[in-house]
Amino acid sequence: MKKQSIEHTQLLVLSLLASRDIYGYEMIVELARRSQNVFEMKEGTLYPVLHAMEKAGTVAAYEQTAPTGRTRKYYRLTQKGRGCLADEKAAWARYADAVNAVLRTEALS
Amino acid sequence: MKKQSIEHTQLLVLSLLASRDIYGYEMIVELARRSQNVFEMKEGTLYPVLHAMEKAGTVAAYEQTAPTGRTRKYYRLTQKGRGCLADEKAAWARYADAVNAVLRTEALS
DNA sequence: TAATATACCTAGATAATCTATGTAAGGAGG
DNA sequence: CCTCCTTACATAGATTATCTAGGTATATTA
Repeated sequence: MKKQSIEHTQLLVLSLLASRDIYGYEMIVELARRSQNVFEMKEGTLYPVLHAMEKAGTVAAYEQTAPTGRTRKYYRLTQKGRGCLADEKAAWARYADAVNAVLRTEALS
Repeated sequence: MKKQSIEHTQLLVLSLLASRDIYGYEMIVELARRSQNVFEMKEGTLYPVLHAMEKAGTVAAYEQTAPTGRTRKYYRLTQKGRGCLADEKAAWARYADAVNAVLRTEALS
């Protein structure tokens, strides 16, 4: 039973919400689509993270009834969330650059 | 007290060992240097990982006395380790591409 | 009417990393 | 000589993130 390891859940969620308001279940589908199925986020991962982010004030939730008649819980990015997204994007870039720097030097020497 | 989050410890270790045999403490110094201090791996993280990798057969250890007189435990990459490195590099590329794909679409729409 | 997809949720297990600590030897400075 | 800092190894226990595995409920399809 190997772990899937998404790791940057919050960054990904904030990034999705930068485009438009979406609901939890849709995030899972969207992440899979945009990543060509590299990300298969589990509900057990996402929902607790969303609740924590709402509590932290980076996202805000509101309910809305879909044309199908089902109720969905949409999330939108707050101002604080926008700042957080910028920070996390920078941190990701820093981290990815660092990994690549180590991988590159491997080729030499 | 925030966690530092290195996350790809094993990939980084294997990558360092692709250049030459080094010892644990040196890995920490090297990772910091090559990553410009983005990585500050803790001994409590590294040593257990090294022992697990040795047990898994991706690295092999041997002791050697340094010119200073101190004994160091060097690690070298095994054949299996080389395969593992290739796999993990591919997985990292896949993962990084997926994150970047999600971040990119954020800019549009 | 049974199965599948949608849509939310949580408790507990697992895994990765960190904190904190310990041992021990060498070098530098007072 | 004594103290402190650096080097170099190591482990136990805490913390955190993610997953597994369940649960509820409605709508659609076979």
